[in-house]
Amino acid sequence: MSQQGVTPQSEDFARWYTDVVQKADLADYSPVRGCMIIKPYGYELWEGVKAGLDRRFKATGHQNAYFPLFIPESFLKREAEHVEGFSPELAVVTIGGGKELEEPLVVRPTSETIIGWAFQKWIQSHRDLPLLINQWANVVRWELRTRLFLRTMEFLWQEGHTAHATHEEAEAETLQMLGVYEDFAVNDAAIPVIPGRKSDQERFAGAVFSYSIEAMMRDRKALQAGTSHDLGQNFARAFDIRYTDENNELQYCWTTSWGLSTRMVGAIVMTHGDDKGLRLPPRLAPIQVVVVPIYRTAEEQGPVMDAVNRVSTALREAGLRVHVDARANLSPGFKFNDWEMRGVPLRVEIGPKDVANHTVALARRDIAGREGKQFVPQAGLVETVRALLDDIQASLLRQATEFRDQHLHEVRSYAELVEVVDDEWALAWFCGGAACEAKIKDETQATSRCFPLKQPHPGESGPCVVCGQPAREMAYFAKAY
RNA sequence: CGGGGUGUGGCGCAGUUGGCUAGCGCGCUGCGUUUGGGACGCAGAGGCCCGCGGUUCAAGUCCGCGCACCCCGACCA
Repeated sequence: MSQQGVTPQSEDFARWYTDVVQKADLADYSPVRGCMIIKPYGYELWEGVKAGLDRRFKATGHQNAYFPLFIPESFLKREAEHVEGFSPELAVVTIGGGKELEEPLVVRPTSETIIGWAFQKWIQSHRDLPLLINQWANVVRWELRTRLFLRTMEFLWQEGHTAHATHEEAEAETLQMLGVYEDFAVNDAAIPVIPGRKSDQERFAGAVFSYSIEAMMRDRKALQAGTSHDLGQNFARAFDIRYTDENNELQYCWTTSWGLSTRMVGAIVMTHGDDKGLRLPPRLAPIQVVVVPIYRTAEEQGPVMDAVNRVSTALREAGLRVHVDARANLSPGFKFNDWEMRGVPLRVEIGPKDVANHTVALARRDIAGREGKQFVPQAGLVETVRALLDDIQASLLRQATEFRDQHLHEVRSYAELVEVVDDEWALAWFCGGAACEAKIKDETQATSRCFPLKQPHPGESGPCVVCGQPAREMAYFAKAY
């Protein structure tokens, strides 16, 4: 009978994900392989992400700008490691206006080079620093295996690019923005993340140090949800970004870049979702409260709709995002399931009994079944709903944190690591060497996720879990998206 | 790029040893009855059976060649 549900997570997590993304109307496939259409409901979720980040970027002194989609091919080649990293996944325009171009144009896979070129023009003196720029844009990377939101050939993101007078300032910026991502993920998206430094193998092409926030999905795989890079002077030297210091001497700038993409939408889906579908954190949910009217007869309809309108207006005026589901041809039961699948945090039901009793029924999405349902007075509903939404936000973060902590294990031997990493995350002493990392990857498919900034045993050291050489830091290992 | 699979109304599928007007479920349209956890009746609409070429009295079905997509192994926010 019920063919409208999604494949249960326990049965097939990958299918659950594609089911829920499509059935909840977040996104659709496109006629171009590997690209996606972001539907209004999915785009509103992304707009929530944008708003939360943009506010934080402005608060830390950054300004938005826009740089071109097309980048001269030669720009990419100026930074050796950068080209090498990106050339396999570039889309290149060779014909324009029916004529072969003198120099091919690369469709940006990221904008360090073209922004570096602009920075070189804009910066002359230490008085021009720091230069703190962000852009919201689409980028293209030619991917073979794609999945909606997680990896598509074209995706939306923001990329911050900054230039500083000293390495200390650039480092501080890199870590500050990692902190901004962490704050957003934890407080707005209710996703507990681990901020850390990437190993050399996992570093961004052209960076000195890369940092990331790592999140655990419900299938226990890791997802890099945002990255921040200390670019040293690599791009400053490649693009001649120099300034005159207080002593009238020419110095190369120190630059950073940091990005977070529509992948975050996938992270939200896979962190909170359950067998019934999405569960969206109230701060980001496009619809925070859905109101479902219930009535039998035309006589009941009038009073019920009056109450529905009164309640929904009051909630809207309180600044909440409210939707009234007045679809006449569908039963309430269908609507309950439909909105649960779409992840709306709180449902208000209003029927004849509620009209008579001056109550409404409230059902919270984070607690399944009858336990999540309660009848409350219409008087003071705005406050009740506000408090509940806060509680749901906190509850989702708590559930996700508990889930993650259950599946994190500190390991002392390679054998233990191999066993843990098959299905969970391992924390181990790690020298960071390429050979050690390659061995783990070959034998387990897991990679190092990061050296957490908050080390579990600060000041101590231990033998690398692979080679046994002394290691000063521990790293997380897991299979990753 | 190597191995496996699938192409039939919007979606999911069936279609016998080739045979008559190509079916089923969901969805869609109209009307009526319904509505507190996935309602029902009646009447409708919707198909170049992936493409091309063959075999045959006859092809969704058999043969050949393409094309597309999906799943699994090397790189990536």
